Amino acid sequence: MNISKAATQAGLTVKTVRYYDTIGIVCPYQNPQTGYRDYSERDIAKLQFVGSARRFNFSIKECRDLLSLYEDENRSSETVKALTMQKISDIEDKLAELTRLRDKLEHLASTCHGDSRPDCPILDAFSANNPSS
Amino acid sequence: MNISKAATQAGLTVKTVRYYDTIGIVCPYQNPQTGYRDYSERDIAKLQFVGSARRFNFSIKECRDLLSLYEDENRSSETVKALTMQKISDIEDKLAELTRLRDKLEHLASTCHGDSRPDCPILDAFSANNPSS
DNA sequence: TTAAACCCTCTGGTAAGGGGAAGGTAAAGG
DNA sequence: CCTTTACCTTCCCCTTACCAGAGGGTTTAA
Repeated sequence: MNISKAATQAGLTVKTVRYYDTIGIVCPYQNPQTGYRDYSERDIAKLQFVGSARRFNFSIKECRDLLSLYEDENRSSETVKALTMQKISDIEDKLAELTRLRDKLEHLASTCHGDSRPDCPILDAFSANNPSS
Repeated sequence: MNISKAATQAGLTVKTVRYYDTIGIVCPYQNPQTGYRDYSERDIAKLQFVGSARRFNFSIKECRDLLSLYEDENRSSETVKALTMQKISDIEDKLAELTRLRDKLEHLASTCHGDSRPDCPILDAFSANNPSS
């Protein structure tokens, strides 16, 4: 299968699929005469797998780890679950951080009258001396 | 004031402060003999301002816009408020996306027994044919 | 046969700096 | 006054996960 069909099947762009080859994630057979890549069904499955994991916010490095587990017939599910639980924890940290951020900005916006007068509590807050505020 | 003291005052690293000079955010006087940067009180205030805005998740581009508003004595607060409301909206989109992601992963983790048996619903979900799932 | 629609590699770019090398300068101690 | 140490400078490469486009070869359909 050529690269554009492989990309379509996996829900990725051609550029991305080619990139995954260059970094050694999914390396298909490559015709030595034309240089064209030829993706097998197994390659497609791996592309879909990586695509899904990426959509679940796993990094390329983590995808690499997951992929080796995916390909290992003797793998245990505890490793995968641990990786997933860690990822959930990461996401929750990020959620908490973003929530705090939104609340601060909302507070600032609510105290800003938003008209044409020059004084503005938002800019005042940004220019406060204390970096932690 | 030398760059390391300026950085400390603003709660930034020296690398970051130097970077802000090279991209034209805060450009201090630079001694033509030694090449040493010399930060004025006004420069420090600008660094603190940009540092705060960055901590509020504003991009460098947005910081540039905010900074020109900050420096403009005749600015109106409506522009600043609009920028802030947009930023709040961006953050809320991100919150929703991350929440969906966490829920999906939690669902997967809850159905995974996490022992040494080789079958694993998480990997199964990642290898599903449907990229939208 | 030829033109469109593919494919390839290679270079350079993105955001926002971090790391470290090579070399000049300033401040403090003896 | 001299030396050591702590700073400062520029320069270049590294990071993540690709995207854009140039220049050129190949395949396919009319």
